[in-house]
Amino acid sequence: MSHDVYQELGERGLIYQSTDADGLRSLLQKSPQTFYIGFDPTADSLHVGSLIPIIVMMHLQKAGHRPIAILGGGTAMVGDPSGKTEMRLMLTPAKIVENGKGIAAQLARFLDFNDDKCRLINNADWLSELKYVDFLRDIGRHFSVNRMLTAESYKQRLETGLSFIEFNYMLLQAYDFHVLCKEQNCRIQMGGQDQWGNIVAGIDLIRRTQSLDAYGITFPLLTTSNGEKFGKTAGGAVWLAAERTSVLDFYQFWRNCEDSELEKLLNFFTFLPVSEIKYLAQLQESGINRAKEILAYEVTALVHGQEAAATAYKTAVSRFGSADPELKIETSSKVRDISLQAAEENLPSLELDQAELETGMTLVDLFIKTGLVKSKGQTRRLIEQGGAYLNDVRIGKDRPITPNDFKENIITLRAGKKRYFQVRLPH
RNA sequence: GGAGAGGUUCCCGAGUGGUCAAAGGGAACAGACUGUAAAUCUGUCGGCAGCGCCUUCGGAGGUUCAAAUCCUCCCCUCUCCA
Repeated sequence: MSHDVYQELGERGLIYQSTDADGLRSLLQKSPQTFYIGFDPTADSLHVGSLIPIIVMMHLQKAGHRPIAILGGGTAMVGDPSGKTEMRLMLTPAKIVENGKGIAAQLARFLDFNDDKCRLINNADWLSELKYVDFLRDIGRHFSVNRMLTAESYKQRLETGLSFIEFNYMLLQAYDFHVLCKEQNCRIQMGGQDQWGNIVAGIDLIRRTQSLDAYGITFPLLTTSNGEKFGKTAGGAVWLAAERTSVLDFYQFWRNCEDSELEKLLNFFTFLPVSEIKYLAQLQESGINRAKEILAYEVTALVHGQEAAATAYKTAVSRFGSADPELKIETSSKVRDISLQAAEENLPSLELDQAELETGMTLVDLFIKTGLVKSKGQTRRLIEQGGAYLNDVRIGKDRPITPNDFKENIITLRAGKKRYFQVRLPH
């Protein structure tokens, strides 16, 4: 294996911690390895927070390794206390299965599942059949409570309270690793920074039960510059499913990233060469905005496909202008090939039927219908504060919608500077 | 099981009979400034046909002209003891 993936992941800043770095590196160089990452089936779609694990899987799969995605169907019923200050809600088994399906479909867009090159496994397969006494005897005896209590994830929770069910989470995750090692010859586990304790516990367990060396890598935690959770915007989390977060909103999320985050985000979320990213990240003024366009295009293309990304890009450029109209900035990104000549608009939209219009719908009603705002009060506030626009004209006060408001059967609504929505009439 | 503390609007957190839709901070939203950034400043921030009504302070009852605030029961969390 010629390509040194470990090195590349490191250069991109994707490795926060790793066990036996040298050993792991040479292992990945020597032969194809099977590795796994767990995904929580807490929602039926993944959001941008899960993108890092996915991208790491992609990097490794490209390098010839075999990813296993573990759906935490069994562990989701227990609840991982890591990184949380409160006990989380438990999900019903049915809901977990349903969520798992949605996640599986999404993963298939990023990873090649053909010829067993990647697998998706639900840990409920083995966890739900565990016998308590057997488990305690075979697995539980390898864990020292004293040691567990020193784990950061538990330490925190000891302040506020930790239930026994959550306390067991570490054992279950360690057991996952143990099973995968045994049955799939999987020697490497990866996960978020907060998973370190759980991963290390698995490595220890494997050493004790199978006398094998296993390895772990954690990814850095993504936060905004003020330390908040990454991937939240006005509408809540930024999802990978287009039904939950429109492609344009998704694009805009990246386009509006903070300057200070740009280099990190390019490294994490795009496959552009590290050297190119260095160049892009040091650009100033409009250059930095071009770099953000590239970031937004690349990530959107990765998640929603090139065509949808190109459309989002064109829509954004037609609304806000291009940061580099003359294409002075060099990039290997395909965004360079997109012609802006035929810039078309493709805003999130919905169709309104004639009958509805005739019921005497007002602007406020329409804004709510688009989901741009949540309540009438909020809409009124928006209007009062001058943030509401109809066909790019600021609205002074609420009034009924008339057929004249439609231009070629289309009304363009806008909330604030950046959030657009189109309402169409059927023809 | 015993003793104590506590559960407040998205989060943290004040409020202990009317002046409470509920201080303050954070987040969020809008505006100004900018580069569709950050920082800063200003405004908003339960719902509604807008100074009036409705819903909200763990849950259910009760006292009172009036309750987040008092009483009863219940649920949950934490701390200490057993």
